[in-house]
Amino acid sequence: MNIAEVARRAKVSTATVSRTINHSESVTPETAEKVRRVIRLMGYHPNTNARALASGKSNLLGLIISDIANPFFPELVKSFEEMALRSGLEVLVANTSYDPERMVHCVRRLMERKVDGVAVMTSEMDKRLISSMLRRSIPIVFLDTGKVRNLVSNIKVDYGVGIREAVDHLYQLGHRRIGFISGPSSLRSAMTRRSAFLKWLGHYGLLRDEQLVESGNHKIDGGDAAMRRLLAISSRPTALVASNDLTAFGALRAISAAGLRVPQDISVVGFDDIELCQVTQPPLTTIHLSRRELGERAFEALHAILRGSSKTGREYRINTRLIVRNSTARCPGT
Amino acid sequence: MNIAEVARRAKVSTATVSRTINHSESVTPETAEKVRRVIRLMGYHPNTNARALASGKSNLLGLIISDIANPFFPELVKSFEEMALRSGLEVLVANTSYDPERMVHCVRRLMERKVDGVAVMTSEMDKRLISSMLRRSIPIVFLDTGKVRNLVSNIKVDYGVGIREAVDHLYQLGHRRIGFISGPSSLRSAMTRRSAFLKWLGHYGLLRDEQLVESGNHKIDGGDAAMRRLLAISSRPTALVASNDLTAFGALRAISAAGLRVPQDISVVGFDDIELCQVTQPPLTTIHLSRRELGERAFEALHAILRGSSKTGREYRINTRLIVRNSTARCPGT
DNA sequence: GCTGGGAATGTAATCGCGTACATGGCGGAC
DNA sequence: GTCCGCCATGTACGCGATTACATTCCCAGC
Repeated sequence: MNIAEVARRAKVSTATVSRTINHSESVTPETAEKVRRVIRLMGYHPNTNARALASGKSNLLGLIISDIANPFFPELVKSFEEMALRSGLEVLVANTSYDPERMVHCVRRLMERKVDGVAVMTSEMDKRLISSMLRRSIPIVFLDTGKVRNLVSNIKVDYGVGIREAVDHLYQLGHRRIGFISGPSSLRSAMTRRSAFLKWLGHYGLLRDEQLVESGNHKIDGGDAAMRRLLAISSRPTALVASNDLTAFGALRAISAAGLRVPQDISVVGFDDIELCQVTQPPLTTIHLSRRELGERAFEALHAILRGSSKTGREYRINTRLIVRNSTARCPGT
Repeated sequence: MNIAEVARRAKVSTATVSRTINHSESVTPETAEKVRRVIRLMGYHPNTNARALASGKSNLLGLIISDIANPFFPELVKSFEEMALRSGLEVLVANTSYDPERMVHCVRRLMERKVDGVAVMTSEMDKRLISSMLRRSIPIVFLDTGKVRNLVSNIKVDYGVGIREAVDHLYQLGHRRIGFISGPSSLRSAMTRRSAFLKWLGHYGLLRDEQLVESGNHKIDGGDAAMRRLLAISSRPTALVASNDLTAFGALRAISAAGLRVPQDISVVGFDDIELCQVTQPPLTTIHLSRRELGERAFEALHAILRGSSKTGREYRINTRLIVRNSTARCPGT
């Protein structure tokens, strides 16, 4: 069941069928209708591989993420896919598992499938990989790690705003010893969050000699372990900002295990605002970063280059903001 | 950069190149090595679309799920992909968003891409869709909703065991009024859980006239709302089993909002054992259903039909079991 | 030395589509 | 009436691989 059979049954040429399918060039409304009727009748569907081969366009977008099991990503994937679907494009999701070697594999697979564009929602990517994609004129959008240029857009997340709001919020509540649990130092975005935190801490004159900064791994266990270390300090922090929500969840667990209560004894602020922040006991005050918006912008960025007139990328901005729930309260003893 | 150029540079025919790439038929070790050297040198990668077109096999598997943002799925997707990757296959994930119409679209897209097999990890699927896939000899594996036959395997989850353990556990703790919040009635698996629950309740002689069964939507808000309804009953349940963990999370929130404590006032048991069960306060006692195992079995099932000798499907079984954490305790007043 | 046969390799058809170019038909301008 | 030109449609090639079939080569067996 191929285009030739449709053509035969509709008594037209394959070219006409192809043209009515792709709404390209001019086909008389009557013949178009005739062809469409036959197509419906036969239940015909064009072979995607043949189309891709002949046209060089696959109608596929690549979406590279670190790990679908990390709750940060599913919603991003979902909104990206939703947008793509609406434009008749499909999405191939590739997990790197935080492994640069697998990233190479992912990119290779995507290129072999002739994707029309790639969204790289992980941390940095090898320069050679990037240029090998650009050589094939594949547009790319990065998350916070790309320089805008031809075919390359970048989404810049303004971590500063949210973190400033968080520090400010804690300061207003009387907290002066504010700890931080960062993500893995290999993650550029984690380091950005960390330095934004330190910057605003300095701005409020709260930088101290003692080390109230520990590092986790952006997972629950890492947050738990880091929090235990912070609790062991003689003058332990009265408030904590975590580099992501999972880390904060781990911290909550460690605090509870130490027999302390949130927020009466320690205030905790997370980062990302994944859905489960609303369910923890207490619900987590956190810095909201919209994954839906991220997915939408990422798609928009690619779509603009693919369908738009200009092949030059641009910079997109996404804000963060503090969402106050119940894991923060006045500093005890103030 | 195509196979012809490789052939030219290696001074062999395209057929030989293709054969060494696919390890098919006989190629002298020396020529194979020669070809491989040229391929490496050129950085050549075969065009997947052309391969799929020529061979009719795409090396793609379809994975149909309801909603990637539902925490039940990411881990399933991940393990399925991991297995596929190990066998050199790729995965196209399709979200139905619980919408039968979108399911039709998903299947159509997968068929257009000429997937080699499909795992349907959602609830029921239209019979016509199934047969249209089978007509194209696409093997399918279902989750709990398929009849084993030619090209069709099924994964049967034994909900009963886990639910029996849960009811037993609560019974031993002295609970006699045990409530249940079910999933949407449109979900076959939700109904299976519900009837398994009622069965074992009957077995322990705990079925009563009053209605202690409410229905949620397998999301947090539904669990919350359903729990509020249960709490409004004059002789409210002293323990609750929820149809999935998100529902249980919602219930936890409702209970806490009502000024009651878990597990002192009410015991709660979830279902699925998603990672965040370990983080809630208190950590949730739940019935474990391994998503990793689910993903692995689903892949195995397809792989067996694709690579195996027999095209006949078989039934795979997956067990559930109770994981006791801290959300269950002795019934108050016993 | 000739031949038959099997293994290695080559040739060319094929997969299903898109599309450049060819063709045909019709209407308007002269 | 003729011619030009445009629009709808058709013809045929190419995309980059797989693979059936053809060919070559070498060696064993007679």
